[in-house]
Amino acid sequence: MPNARNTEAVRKPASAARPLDGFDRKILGALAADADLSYAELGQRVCLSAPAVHDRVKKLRASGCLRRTAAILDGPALGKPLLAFVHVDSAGWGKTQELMAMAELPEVEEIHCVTGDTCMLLKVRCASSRALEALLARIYATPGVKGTRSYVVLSTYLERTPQAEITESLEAD
Amino acid sequence: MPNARNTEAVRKPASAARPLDGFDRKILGALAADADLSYAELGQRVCLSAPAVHDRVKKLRASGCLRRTAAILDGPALGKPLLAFVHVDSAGWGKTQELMAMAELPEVEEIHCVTGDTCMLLKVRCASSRALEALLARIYATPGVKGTRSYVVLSTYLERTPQAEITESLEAD
DNA sequence: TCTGAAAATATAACCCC
DNA sequence: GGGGTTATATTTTCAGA
Repeated sequence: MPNARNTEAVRKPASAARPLDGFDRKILGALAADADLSYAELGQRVCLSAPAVHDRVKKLRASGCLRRTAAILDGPALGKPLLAFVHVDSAGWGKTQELMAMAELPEVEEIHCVTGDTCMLLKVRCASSRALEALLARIYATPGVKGTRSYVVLSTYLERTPQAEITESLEAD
Repeated sequence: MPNARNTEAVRKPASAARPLDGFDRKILGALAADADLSYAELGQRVCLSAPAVHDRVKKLRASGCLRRTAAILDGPALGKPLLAFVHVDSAGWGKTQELMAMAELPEVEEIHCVTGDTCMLLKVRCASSRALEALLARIYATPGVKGTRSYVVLSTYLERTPQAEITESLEAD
């Protein structure tokens, strides 16, 4: 499913909530599992012609449902076998500023602001426990950070990207 | 970067830790950001010919560094605006069995077994708070589950797949 | 690893429902 | 509006060196 560039899929309002039908959902499901499918193969799976699925994919891109397509790399094979979730407690709500600079570090994969007994939640993937220690030291050095709690992953049973449901999803609240 | 099928990239030992050079890392970095790049474009970026990068990508697939390529879907656009992390405490270590059945639910994106004051960590994406409630009810109904703590994401500042570092990574512990 | 040619693919144009 | 068929332009991909 190559080359969005040639297809000039420019960004649209994105909130223009395109209603997804069964075809769209099947297409998204298939591409979420394997973005290398050719339009011919994709068309066969969802019972549509290649140009038809091509057109739909283009629209799904424009509407924002299909954000991009990415190569999924293997952490351990890349030399980063240590996955961890780090809860960060900060005085006040220093959500912006220096903590956002962590986004530049390749070890940091996710940064969320959450409810609950903590403020920030980070997903990080490191080469070693020493590398994690260095990362935590850097977090602690950030002004406003009161403390952290780390949850080191022992084994991962499931790790995937957002899924498109085949059936219509229940209406949102 | 289409069609791994035609390239017969069958699974190899994967622990055969292929040493990645600068070219490999740049290729992986580019493909992690956009898997739709043509080999010609990719080659230009890393200063290699198209067949050369093609060959490297094939080897990176075979070695397990490049696991697959996926369409990254947008949760909110798909009708699932509610992201949350759920900590699950269980009596003993009921890591297997019924909890693994949660992997079938499209709302559940990640299941990890972690160290710290909790046993399991789930990343879930739901349509509404009601849907999250239903999910939690299901978790509670699982034998051995003592309790859960949920961290609802208010805003996400970074969310990406594992990154390949441009520079050689420090040796593992 | 590069150069050039082959086969397969994406994609546009057009017609139909 | 959306889908199908044909035709063209890229692209992948296999030779060869």
